[in-house]
Amino acid sequence: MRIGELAARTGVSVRALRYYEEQRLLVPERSPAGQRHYPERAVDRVLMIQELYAAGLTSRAILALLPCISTGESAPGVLALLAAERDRITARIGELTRARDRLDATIDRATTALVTGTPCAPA
Amino acid sequence: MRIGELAARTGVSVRALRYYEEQRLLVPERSPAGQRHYPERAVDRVLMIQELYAAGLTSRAILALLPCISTGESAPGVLALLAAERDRITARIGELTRARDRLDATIDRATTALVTGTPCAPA
DNA sequence: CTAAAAGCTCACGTTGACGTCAGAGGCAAG
DNA sequence: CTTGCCTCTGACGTCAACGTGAGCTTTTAG
Repeated sequence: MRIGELAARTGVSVRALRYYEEQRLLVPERSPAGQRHYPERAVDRVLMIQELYAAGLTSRAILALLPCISTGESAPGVLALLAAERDRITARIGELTRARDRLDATIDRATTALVTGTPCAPA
Repeated sequence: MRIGELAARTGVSVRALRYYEEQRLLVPERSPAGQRHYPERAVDRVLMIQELYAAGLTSRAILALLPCISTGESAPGVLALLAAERDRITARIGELTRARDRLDATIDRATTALVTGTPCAPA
């Protein structure tokens, strides 16, 4: 399929797909006239890339991990990379959870203040 | 205290502290010669700001939330903002958790592949 | 065959939270 | 007094993942 269809089917922009190619995350075939042609599996690959981006990985990290993820195989160094990224994500989840708990506490206090009629002077 | 000490005690850069002032997150007093002077409570405030940044909030959001958080009081609109940010964080945690689970599965498969001696051809 | 729609390649713009450098001034110690 | 560290104010640089527009070619629909 061509780039427009892939974009439509994955929900990412045409520009993003070209950017992925620039980063060598997704290198399509070319028609004689120079147009990009993607195989069906490109759809899943794009979705995977999006998920990894959403997890906060950089293009470089994704580039290192993609062959491993798509084939289920691994070079030793890549396995360590995978584990490192997973640990980073776990740590990040912890950060976010703590921040959310703090926000929750603040919301509770603020709600209580409202109910008890405590005045407020917003900045 | 002056800016250098606050930076050392909070672990953020001098540049970052000046940036916080630019964003009106932390506005210090000035000595007659123009040097910034921070009170003790600035330490906690900086740590709080860092935590909110780490949670993915923007300067604008933090600016809106800080008076509420530090005083425990709230304007009605701010309460909604707080809830919205909390929901954003919760959604983000979900994303990260899914991505991590996928990475875990990949790690398992890769480890198994290693153990069973499946060959690997990294890109 | 023609015109619209889709693709192509540069290449600069954007956003956020700072980093970094330049040049000048303040401040306690010897 | 001067040495040396800290601080000041601009103001430009950075990085990542694209957005956006120009100007041109390819493909498709009628």
